[in-house]
Amino acid sequence: MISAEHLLNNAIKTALNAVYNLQIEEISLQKTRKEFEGDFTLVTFAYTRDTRKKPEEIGEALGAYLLANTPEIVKYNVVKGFLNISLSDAFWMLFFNSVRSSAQFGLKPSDSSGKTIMLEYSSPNTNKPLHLGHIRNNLLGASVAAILQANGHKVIKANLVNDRGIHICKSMLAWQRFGNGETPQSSGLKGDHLVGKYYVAFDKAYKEEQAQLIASGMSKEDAEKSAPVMLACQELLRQWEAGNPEVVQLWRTMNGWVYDGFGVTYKELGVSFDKMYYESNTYLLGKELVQEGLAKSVFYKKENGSVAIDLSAEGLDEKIVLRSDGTSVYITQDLGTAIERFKEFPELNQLIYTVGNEQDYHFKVLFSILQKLGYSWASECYHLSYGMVELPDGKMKSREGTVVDADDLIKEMYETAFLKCRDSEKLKHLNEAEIKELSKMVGMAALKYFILKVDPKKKMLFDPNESVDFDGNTGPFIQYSYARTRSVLDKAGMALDRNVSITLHPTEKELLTTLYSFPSVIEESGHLYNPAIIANHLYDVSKLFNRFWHDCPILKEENEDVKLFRLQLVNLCGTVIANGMRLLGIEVPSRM
RNA sequence: GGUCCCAUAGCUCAACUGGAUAGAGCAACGGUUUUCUAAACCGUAGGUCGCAGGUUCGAGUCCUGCUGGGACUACCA
Repeated sequence: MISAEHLLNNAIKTALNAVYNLQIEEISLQKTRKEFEGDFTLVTFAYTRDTRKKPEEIGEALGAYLLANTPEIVKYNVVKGFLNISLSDAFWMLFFNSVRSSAQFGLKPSDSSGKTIMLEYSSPNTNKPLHLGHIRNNLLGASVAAILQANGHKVIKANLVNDRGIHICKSMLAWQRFGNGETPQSSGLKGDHLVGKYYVAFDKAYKEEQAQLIASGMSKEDAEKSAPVMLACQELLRQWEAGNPEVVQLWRTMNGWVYDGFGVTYKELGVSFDKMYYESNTYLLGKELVQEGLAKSVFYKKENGSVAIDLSAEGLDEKIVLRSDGTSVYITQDLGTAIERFKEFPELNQLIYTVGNEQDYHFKVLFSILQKLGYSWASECYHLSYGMVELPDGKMKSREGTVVDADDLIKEMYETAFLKCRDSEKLKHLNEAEIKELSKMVGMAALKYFILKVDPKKKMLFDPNESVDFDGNTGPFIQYSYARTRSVLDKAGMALDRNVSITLHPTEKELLTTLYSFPSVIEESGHLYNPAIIANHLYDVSKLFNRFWHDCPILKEENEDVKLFRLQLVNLCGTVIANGMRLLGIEVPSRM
């Protein structure tokens, strides 16, 4: 069937032509605000210049023409420069009947018209456990991947693990010195937490040595450079790079602990990856590229032998891409891995990096260099930049211990949800295992929705002293709405596959028109890489559904057609909520 | 010093990308259950959209300046 927007677009174009002899390409329509009567609104201010008429006059003239010539339009009203147009219930019923039994409503199957997109997210360091900032990264990446798939694209979810470097050696060194052979098994600690403990231990020892050196008259800078543990740590990194078997073995063992730990957290968060990359394999990439760049005169050699690029024309600075000793810097390997990925997947159309906005500058530089090197796909690289999660007293800092640990937070969410489920009268008939399963679903929904409902670009605040809500604009509220849909449909126990056409109650109409826009909401959220748009829409749907529940009796309704329609409407609400929540990575329960 | 981001109700967030009287939730106060799930619904109260200009039919949204906060600006990763 033809969409409402398309129908109105054509009708309004024709009307403008007929009444004012105007040819307009783009008509901008918006949903009518709920204080006014109507479904869609045309802003007529835009045409005052061309027609030399007053906005009210244009509204009246267009409205009258549309009413006379478009059967689907049954009413209009003009308020100042706004022409509010109402479509017939018959039109809405036609739309409703065309989608009401589609379980895939709003989701596009992946087909040849879709792109192939690699989306990188998570990308943890293997020296400490995950915290709330990583949770935002993981939830955002997983959700955007699902949303892009729902828009018909093929998505390769990639995780580039930062598994080598000086920071990893810090944990290793501290474990060698203070560990006494401690393992996850012997300590009962989750692997990533055990390794994190030694990362902190290193920092403590390092700080103590610095303090001693400063006390003996050394400058702060020199103390940082010459503290024995730091020197030992750098030696450990050299040994690793030289392939010293003992060091490599320790590195393997400790990273293994961390992967086991991360695996547990990833599972709780419900995130997964199609492709794992490890920096230990990729950190040397990009060196040949430097030669290529020199040959193309994109890079230049400085007097001291280092290689750089001048980006001052783009408002960026000079950037070193190779040190004077011939070793690469971080951006060198980023350049290398990007190129490697397009080689590995020739069908790749787009490469998305889910990384915090503190690296905005880095990605500007990276993409700019790729562009200058002449890679045509450089313009298809995108930095999915998100804001930091802040605590009431500022940013989280691992070293200062001001972090909200991911595992602790998840556990806390489960516990809060468990108490709520256990105390609920409605859930008395469930056994312990069922309550636990439901608590996990609800607790995780509260956490995920809390994170994803905020525009990714914006920084967000988390107060550890205030628990995440379960009432109001929350994940559990939307889950509850879904459980209500299941409950009434189960009780009704009747077949829904008959088309009816009824006169709509205002609440039914509002709910129906909101459900109508679900597919375009998914498109928009995909276009903007923004799950919050879906989250907010699901909240609107749920809120309206609950008002409908209150205003419109379903099983008690005596008119069979109306009753059937209401059940079908409930069913479509359930579909929209379930499909939308899946895109946020949130499961929906059939009872709660 | 330079570049970029942010500032909306007591708190956490919206505002369909320039449209109508800036909306929700939490917290506060009041009401709704012999009727499909009260994790719900309805109501009251709460605003100089950081400040000052500008652009135009129209600005929370765009441009300039200012104030306040943050990030980045390594031959670190």
